[in-house]
Amino acid sequence: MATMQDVARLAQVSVSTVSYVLTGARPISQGTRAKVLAAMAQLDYQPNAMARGLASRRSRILGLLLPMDERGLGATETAFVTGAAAAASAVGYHLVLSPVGGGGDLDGLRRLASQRMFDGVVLMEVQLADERVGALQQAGVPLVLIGRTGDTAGLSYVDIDFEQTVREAVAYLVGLGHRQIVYVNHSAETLASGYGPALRTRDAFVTAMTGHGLEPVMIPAQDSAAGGRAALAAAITRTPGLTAVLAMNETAVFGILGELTGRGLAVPDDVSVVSMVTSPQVAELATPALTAMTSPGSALGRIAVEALVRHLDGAGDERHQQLLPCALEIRGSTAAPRSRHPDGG
Amino acid sequence: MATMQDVARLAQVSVSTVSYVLTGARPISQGTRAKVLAAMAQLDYQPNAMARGLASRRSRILGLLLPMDERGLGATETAFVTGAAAAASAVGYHLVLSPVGGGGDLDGLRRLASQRMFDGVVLMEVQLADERVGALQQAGVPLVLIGRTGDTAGLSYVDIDFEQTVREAVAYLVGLGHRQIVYVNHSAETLASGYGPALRTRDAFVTAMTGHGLEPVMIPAQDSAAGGRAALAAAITRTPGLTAVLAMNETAVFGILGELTGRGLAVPDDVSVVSMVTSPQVAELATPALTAMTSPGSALGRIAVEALVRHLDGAGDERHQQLLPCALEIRGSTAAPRSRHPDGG
DNA sequence: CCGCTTCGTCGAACCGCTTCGACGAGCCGG
DNA sequence: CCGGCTCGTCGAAGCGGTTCGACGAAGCGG
Repeated sequence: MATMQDVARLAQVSVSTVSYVLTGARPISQGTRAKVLAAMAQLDYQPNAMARGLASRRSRILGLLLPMDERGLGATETAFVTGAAAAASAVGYHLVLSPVGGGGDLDGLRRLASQRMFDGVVLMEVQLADERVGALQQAGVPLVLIGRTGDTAGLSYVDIDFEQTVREAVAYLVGLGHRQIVYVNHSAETLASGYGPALRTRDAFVTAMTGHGLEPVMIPAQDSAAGGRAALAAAITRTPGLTAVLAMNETAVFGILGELTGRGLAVPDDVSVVSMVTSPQVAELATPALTAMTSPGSALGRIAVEALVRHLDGAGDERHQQLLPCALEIRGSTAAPRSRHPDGG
Repeated sequence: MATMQDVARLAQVSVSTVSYVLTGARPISQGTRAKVLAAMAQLDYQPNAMARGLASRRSRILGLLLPMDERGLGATETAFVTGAAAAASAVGYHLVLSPVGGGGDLDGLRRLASQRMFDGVVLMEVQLADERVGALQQAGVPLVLIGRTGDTAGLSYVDIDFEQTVREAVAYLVGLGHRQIVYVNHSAETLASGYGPALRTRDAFVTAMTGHGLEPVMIPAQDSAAGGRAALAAAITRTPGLTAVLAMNETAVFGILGELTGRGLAVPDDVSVVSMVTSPQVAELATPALTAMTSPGSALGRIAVEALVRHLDGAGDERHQQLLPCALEIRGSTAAPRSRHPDGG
């Protein structure tokens, strides 16, 4: 492991000159620069990350904080992570995957923040009221959220535009002629815990349906195929004439499809299904392939990291607040309802 | 940000004493220790990670190197990652997610290794002949593989026991009475690239089938639902009387199910399907739920990190080589073949 | 009672890099 | 021709810890 000293000695300059060649913090003449670069090449020199971090007080490490419960990450979250990692790598930063206990581990978070290992952090799975945000801000760590709290004043975040996504999905189904549309959300517990996407889409669904003069029916579902089956059963009991299901639950939607088939209801001829915030890969797994609101996926992670790095590198303290809608991708799980005219007769 | 100096001053001891209290490298008396701990608590002291890393030449950061191509991580890989992250966190290490270009980025790898940011690395998606292994070893970075190369001499690795997994899967199907079993593998390109799991399972399938006196038929498939459909079509052409499919392709298996249904073949009554190296979550998504060889998932990631940390903390240079089989979990996609007796009569 | 460990603590030398102040050398305008 | 700049470089002081050698005090066997 060659050090800067070695390079300086070989190039017959001082260490500070070598440092300036590397960082560009001060002008260096052509000739000197060439000598230094040659010496570096000859010694196969690589700057020591720790030393650089200590001296410059910039670790060039970003933290990606995500609660990791028992059942791991869904496809959507995984896309956030990979997008963030790729973006960080592209701008010369490292990305640490830091599993933080969802709940009471605030102290652990504070400790982490105080170790000054992270120049900044991306916080995932944000609740509407999330005490982690305050703790992090208080610790003085630059912060970008994927998702957002209820009050976003002074915060940087990237999130899915749930309102618009729901509006488009409902408009699409209504346009096909559907009138009895049931919304299958995450579980009641998830809703109660203040999980933003579940709550925002719930409200947006009410607004959208009411706007079309239709009755909004929402059914919660556990995040599992079995949960989807149960939810569909509940939905049919509640709304026997339903012709379309809008599902905000990547996992449950497969159970919904199964239960539909099991009851002799054809998709899409008897019942149409639209899956919200879903990746193409997952949508293609279903039979028929799911018409879905395609999640921005890795783009969210990428944008979050880019915003964070811009904040760190630039002196700016401007906030980055951005919402990305999901794009409607029509596949085989939707059609006009069988028993009505498309215009709703 | 309080420093060690501040703590030492408040506790009226020297910095080295504070350091010894923290690291336990030398004995400290009860009284002194108490004074120091009190001072730390009062100042809310947290050691600076960079400084500690520089002085001790141990960053307490592990790298998780994985090629990240366009389509992101599958459920199995995601489980590795989360398992590794949780394990690292549990033993006081950080885990950096480092996307390394699959192919020619060896120089980038070497550079990364020379920066001394990682105390050790876990390498994922290992090929049978993987030049990254040599590069890393040469750079002197402690290394554990998830997966393994062809020659594992002197290497530490954790991998799935593909041979046993295939043997069990085949034995199970044969036991049910199946005789015409087709193996759907990853794509031909993947096989050609030397991807270990694809090659090992291929060979194991041949061995297992031959051992039962049956003809081994393998069909490659793209990693997509469409690839699965195409593969099933090819399989039926090749083996019109097939009664069971063994699939080593989490994504394609959904296409296989779809195509089967599309052709009026019932699962499991007409054709049984077993999915290899599959997580319960994914298996439950299918209709019917997939009988699967359940992948060890996060356990692999955890074991890899634990082995690596043991190697780093202990002085030992013993190798850790471990194979974990997938466990057969019977769900709804398998049954005895319709047209024959269970004993194959 | 003496010399020798062992225990607990201190001071100082790093670890490898960044950054600040200083300074000689050219260059400019007046 | 001179004062004052800017340019390019150097030396040294950190950054915040770890670790080694030293050293006084206490404990011990002979």
